[in-house]
Amino acid sequence: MTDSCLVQSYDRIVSLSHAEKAFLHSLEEQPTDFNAGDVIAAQASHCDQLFVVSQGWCISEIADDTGQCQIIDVHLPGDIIGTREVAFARRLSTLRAVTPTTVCPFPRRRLNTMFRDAPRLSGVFVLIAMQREAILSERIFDLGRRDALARVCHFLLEIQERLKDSCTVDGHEIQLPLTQQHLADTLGLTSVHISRVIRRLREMGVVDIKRGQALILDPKRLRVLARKNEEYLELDTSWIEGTSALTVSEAMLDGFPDAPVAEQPPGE
Amino acid sequence: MTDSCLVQSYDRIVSLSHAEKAFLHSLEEQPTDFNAGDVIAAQASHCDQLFVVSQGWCISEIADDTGQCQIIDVHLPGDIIGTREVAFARRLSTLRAVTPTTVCPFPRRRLNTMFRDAPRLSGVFVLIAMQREAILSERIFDLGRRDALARVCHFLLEIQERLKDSCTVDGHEIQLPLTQQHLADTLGLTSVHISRVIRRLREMGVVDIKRGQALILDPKRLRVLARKNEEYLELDTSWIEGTSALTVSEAMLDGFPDAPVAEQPPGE
DNA sequence: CGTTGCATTGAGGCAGTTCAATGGGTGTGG
DNA sequence: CCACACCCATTGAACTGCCTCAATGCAACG
Repeated sequence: MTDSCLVQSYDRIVSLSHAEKAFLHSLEEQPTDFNAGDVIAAQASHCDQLFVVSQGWCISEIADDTGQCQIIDVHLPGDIIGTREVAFARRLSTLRAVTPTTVCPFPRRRLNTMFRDAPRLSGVFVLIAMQREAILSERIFDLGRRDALARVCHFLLEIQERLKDSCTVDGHEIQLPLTQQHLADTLGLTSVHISRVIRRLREMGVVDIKRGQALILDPKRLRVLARKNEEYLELDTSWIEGTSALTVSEAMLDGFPDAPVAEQPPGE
Repeated sequence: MTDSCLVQSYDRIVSLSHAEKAFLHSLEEQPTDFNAGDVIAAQASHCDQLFVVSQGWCISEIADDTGQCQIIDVHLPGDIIGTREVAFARRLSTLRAVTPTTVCPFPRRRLNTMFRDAPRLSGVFVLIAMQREAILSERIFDLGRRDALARVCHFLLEIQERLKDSCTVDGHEIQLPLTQQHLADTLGLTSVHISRVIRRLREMGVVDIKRGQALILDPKRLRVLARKNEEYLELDTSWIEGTSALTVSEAMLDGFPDAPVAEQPPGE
């Protein structure tokens, strides 16, 4: 069995033991497919589940009664989503597929297993959550203090960075299956204005943004326009420690007797 | 010893054992005082510490090279701050005291102790982190899709809610030690415009916002103006489980031999 | 009693919105 | 294979919410 995006992204942070991989794999046992545009989980609905994104792009969006829509977060393969909701009884946001998507739901109670038996995974889970919090913080800076041009540029760089973490990314080409409306709803603008900004960026010879992909023509200029001020954001995982000699207990895989333990190669 | 804000806020979520309280107390052993306006930890500086706020208000702000400033988060007593930074080598934001403040720094390595020995606290830690993520998400909706009037109203309601969790709050009076510049930097506006909005709210008889406190005159109207769409956000802590019969081990209090274990009353 | 920091108010400007029309690509059914 | 529908992107014109700049007020404090 090849490792999933989820396992890969955790493994990149701390080298995972056999048992830890088995636990993560056990979260991806219920793959479910959705079409582009489908609602995976609706705002205000009862939430007891988290999801692992196996394939495709999803978004979390918040809408109010006037129909105003704001995209809070874009989710790529390997992300665990719905974490924002674990604290609450009902969903704060709608989870929606942007492309054809495969997600794997799992009940939030399973996190207890992780907290109890896999302290190192708890650490990585928190670390990734905090990385996401940092991204949200940058988005807040964006919305509060950057103009439209900088927001678009900055968003492209963010996506490029994140794609590097989750999949392959060709140097100057960024896959971008979002419509201009999606971009507008993410960046707090209107699609009309997004269109004008994109035109300007094309005329300036900085990036060529099309539906489906963005072509970076002048990376250096793009960074300047984005007013990116967090170059120093290298991940620091050095402080995470814990027993890596975790054994696979029954308890750890409770409710998932078919967890792919047996299919794992013996060594690491 | 009376319980600190931190212990109280955790204890409200799950009823804490003796040992769990001892661990939380051990995070508050190095109280340090700051004056209003002091930088507690500077953006881009090396970060290996988290802080518990014991008294006073602090903010996290991000600035860029042009001097633009955006406040990401307001921190009240009982909050653990700096969590956003645990994933990184350098700080994303500046931590600054708004009022005279007492904070207690502790090294992030101590979190490993929690992950290893206190799974239930790990759960609550994550739960509180996700609650904070929900607040950031609401702020993103604010900045992206609400006008200045709604932002101010919404912010007041958020603070009122959070003060209820951390301290006492008189029904129609909210303590608010922020300047109009702080409000502007939080809500992505200018202080000039904040001043106009506040005047309008006063003339409308909705709230009277002064330096130091806000007086809510018409709570119902305030909610309408805030376009608050998350009434359903009750906390749900039911899924958190774990061994509450945790014992106090040496390891758990490592480096803090004087943890107030002995001072705790025996029973719960 | 001047200084300092914050709040208030006015006048003018602009980034981004709203409304509305047009174009272009893609899939579908006749 | 064409015709139609649909969705998305593009463009223009007029408008507006908020900003910028700048002056004034006002309270606290040494």
